[in-house]
Amino acid sequence: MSLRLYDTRARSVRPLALQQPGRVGLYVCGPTVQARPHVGHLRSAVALDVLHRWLLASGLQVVLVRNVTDVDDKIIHDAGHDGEPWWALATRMTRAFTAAYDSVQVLPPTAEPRVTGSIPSIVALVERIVERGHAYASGGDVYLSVRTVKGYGELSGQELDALRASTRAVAHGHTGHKRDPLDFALWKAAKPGEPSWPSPWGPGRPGWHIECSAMAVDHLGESFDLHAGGVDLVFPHHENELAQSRCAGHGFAQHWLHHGLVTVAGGGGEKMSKSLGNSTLVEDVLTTVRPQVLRYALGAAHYRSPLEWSPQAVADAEAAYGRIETFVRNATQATTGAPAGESKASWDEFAAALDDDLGVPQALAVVHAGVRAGNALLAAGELPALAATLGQVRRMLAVLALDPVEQWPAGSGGQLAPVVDALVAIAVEARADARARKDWARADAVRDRLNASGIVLEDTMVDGVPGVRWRLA
RNA sequence: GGCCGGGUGGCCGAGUGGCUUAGGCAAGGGCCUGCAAAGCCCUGUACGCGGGUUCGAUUCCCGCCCCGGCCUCCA
Repeated sequence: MSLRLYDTRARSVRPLALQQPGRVGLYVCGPTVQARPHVGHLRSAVALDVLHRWLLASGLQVVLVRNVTDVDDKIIHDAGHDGEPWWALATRMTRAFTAAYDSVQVLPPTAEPRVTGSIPSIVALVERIVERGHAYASGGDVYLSVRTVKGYGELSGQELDALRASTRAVAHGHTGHKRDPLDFALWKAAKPGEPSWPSPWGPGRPGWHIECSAMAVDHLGESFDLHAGGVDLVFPHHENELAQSRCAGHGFAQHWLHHGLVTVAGGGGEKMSKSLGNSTLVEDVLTTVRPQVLRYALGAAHYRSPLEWSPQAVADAEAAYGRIETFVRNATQATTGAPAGESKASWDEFAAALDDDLGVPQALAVVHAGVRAGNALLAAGELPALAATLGQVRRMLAVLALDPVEQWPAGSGGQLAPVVDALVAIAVEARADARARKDWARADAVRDRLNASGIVLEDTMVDGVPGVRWRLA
């Protein structure tokens, strides 16, 4: 295991240590299914999908758990407007998230537990924390006693007394009484009309953080390798998850990874967020942007960097990815049946870049270097070397889920391709005759007519031998 | 106010105590082409400001300015 990742708790890049050799347990904080996914949610999924795929490519067995928070204050609040029950809203939005993930080739998790399906585990975990003296019941609520937790704040670098000084740290809206304003709810008593489950403290539902502590341990064990999510979750969510899990006697996550957020161009760089009213929905983007280009746009930056979303960012991605697609298309056509020689693209450099805290930008630089070298080989007619280079470039692209051949095959019409090929060949012959007579007007007319039909002709010169290839515009 | 993270060439975006100082886009020049398309080559010498350490700092340290995240729901 040569992968090194930034660990939020250590505040440095350190090797990802595995509890069981060859197997990695990874927990990802999934969405609260309250509204349809926006670009920021998808950036999260894409960044972590690259991690997932790189772990797989490294030969590991990956157990990826990504939860769905399908009951919480906002879902309850937002549902009911059109008579839609909260659980119907949650189900509808869960499907919207799944569709968004699928649209950009995010691999599914190994398990996708829902809060509503994990209530017994959650209740048992809260009981355990109470028994161990770190939580107390009050008015049907159960609160974690933060002052009893050794090392509280070490994940996010917070100091208890500094938090206490903040006037905004005092939560509200609870029915019970907190002994300390910093204490947070593990279990919330149901108010009239709210969904609830029976518990030793009366009917209620889980507090915000407890579900992840329960579901992670359910699937990955009391101590597991890696926990990931957005930087906006570091405090209080992950800090509290860690605190309550320790109170239960669990080792919990050994490594914490947080990715940057999507910011909005023109918004002063502020993050994209539903509550800020500046979000761009995935489904809207996909009406004008190809999904593979969206994937490139969201995945090309380093995962810890903020990512500015703008029309320019999409255009940049289209240009950069288009260059890759052009190479793969041209090289694939040219090397059909060619023996493989020596690659000019370096898998080792690519792997080293990803091993170093998922250095996708450097890895893409290696891909682009391979594309440039490949294009030169294509022009020189060095087909064996080109075939090998193409193979390596595609192997790299596959890790990023950007291989134009396997992962993003050209849409419909696949069966028609040979037919079109034959028809275009007739036109190409006619144009070749005209060119032989130096009848440029006639030759250009043929090309223009094909162009009008959406077919672009490109003359080639491979090692002194002229040829013609075509593609759809 | 506190805690994190960041300010790199026209734009996006890596990285580094000095070495041939990523990559993409855009720009200029050249090559190839009847023209075009695609492609190849070359060019641009950047690291917020002020100190300090050092033979040498964009890279380390200190201060300052600016931006973002978190401290309230959030990927």
